Amino acid sequence: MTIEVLTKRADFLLANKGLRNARPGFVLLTRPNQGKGKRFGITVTKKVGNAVVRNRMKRRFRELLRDALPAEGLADHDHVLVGRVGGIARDYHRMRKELTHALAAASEGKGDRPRKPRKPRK
RNA sequence: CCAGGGGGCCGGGCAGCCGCGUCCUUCGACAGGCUCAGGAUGAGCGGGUUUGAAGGCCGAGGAAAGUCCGGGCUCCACGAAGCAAGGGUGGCGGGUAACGCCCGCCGAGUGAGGGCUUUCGGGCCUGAGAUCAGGGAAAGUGCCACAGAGAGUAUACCGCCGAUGGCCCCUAAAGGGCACAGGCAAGGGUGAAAGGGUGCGGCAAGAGCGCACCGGGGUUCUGGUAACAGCGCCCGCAUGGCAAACCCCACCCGGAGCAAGGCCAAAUAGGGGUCUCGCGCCGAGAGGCAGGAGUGUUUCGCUCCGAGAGACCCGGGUUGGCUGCUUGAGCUGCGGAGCAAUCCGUAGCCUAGAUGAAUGGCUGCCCCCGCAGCGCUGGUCGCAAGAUACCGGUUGCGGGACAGAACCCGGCUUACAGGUCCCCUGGCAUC
RNA sequence: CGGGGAGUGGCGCAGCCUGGUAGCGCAUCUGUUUUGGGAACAGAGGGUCGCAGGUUCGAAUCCUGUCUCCCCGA
Repeated sequence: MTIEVLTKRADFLLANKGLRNARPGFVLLTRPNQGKGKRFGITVTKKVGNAVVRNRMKRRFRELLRDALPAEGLADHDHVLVGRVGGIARDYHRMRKELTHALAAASEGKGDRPRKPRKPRK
């Protein structure tokens, strides 16, 4: 079974309305997607660092998801990892365990307080 | 060997497990297509925005960065040249596809260091290197605040003089005084800058007024492709600074950018407008007539057809794919020309093409650096306890920069741990 | 890829084109007034002009490089 990659901006915006599980290195967003299979996406903003730092973080996240999703991922859900500054130098194996716990929490329906929709500033 | 300065090159290596991307090979699956045969359907050809497996090759940088210049390439516009506007560049020569880049030379100020001298404040000479937006200021316009008498047609506040003329004193004459006329620009003072500098002469006092040297301007000749340099001669020489103020001179520049541009698929309207060309006949056109087809109640009537194509614009739809896309002012070696930048010849090589964007994740060993009441140990020092600036081994922990191709090149600029090589100047030691 | 704009006291802005004195409003502090506060009035303090070079006698201003932020077009 193949795992698809999210490419549309709209998918990311929808995932933002799902469950949030924050860890020191990342934020995991999960949301059911009406039977489209396991999908994942990665968001690393410019605030995290320059291009080298951002690319390296995305590669490490891909490696994490490649290892974790087949066994621990939620079926028919979109998974989005959002990079945080703490994830730059964090140990890989430690983040791997944190991802396991975050996925377990998400499968039980637990999550952090959902973020308020951002108001358009005048 | 050390110190200072300048420049070039490299910018971690090896291995294991798991993984990513392009391309190639092999074996498969599958949609649509064509041909043949045909009852369902089958066989063959050929093939891909589909897809699986195995194997193989290759896979970020010196700045890939900033996007500051110059090109290639593509489309658009346009007779050429020139002019105008706007922008850019600016010593000379060379290199280059081109440049605001590079090399060499010239000039300017600067100047590590060295030598000589000294009244120890300094003075003189030499001078590697780096730096320079380095055309024009007697083409013109403008500006130079404050201070100052005067700031660009120079000026006269303090000051100096007052020879000559004037007035006064004393007079035989000589002389003395005043600072009125007038002369001067040396000194003081202001300033960033005061209309060449130093010295001697000269003078009433002064002044390029005269002379010597330095500086400056002009010019003959010589050397050099040239910028320019040198020698001689002439001019006593008012004619600052700013052009990164306007400007003048010389030279250069059409515009947009790979989301350029081309092709395919899908999708909606089977849209509207303008213009051009065309149409069997008429008409600017709408349309009418001829003609054709169908039909019926058949000398006639009804319906339909009876010319479209191209360009641009508006509206609507699409946010998919292929191509451009990596062989190029290419890289490496050798030989040659040149002081050099660079060029020429020759042999070999093919060396990233992603697109929510590949080139990674984890680990071990080696290398370099730092830290460990000297951690342990051998030197070293100390009688010893011990000490540890220095040298060697070893253990543990930590660290190894700046930074990610996006059409492609040539530069510039900026960031950068560490390593390595070369050149220049000087010092010390040895031969 | 292309284009435009901004950076000046704590905050919001002038000054820049045409170079010599950095100014305005709000805020802060002090005083007067008031029983006290507010308001009003009078006065005071506070600025590396984003950073680094250069041109100039002199730079917030001119030139070059650089950093950060914002906006627009394809």
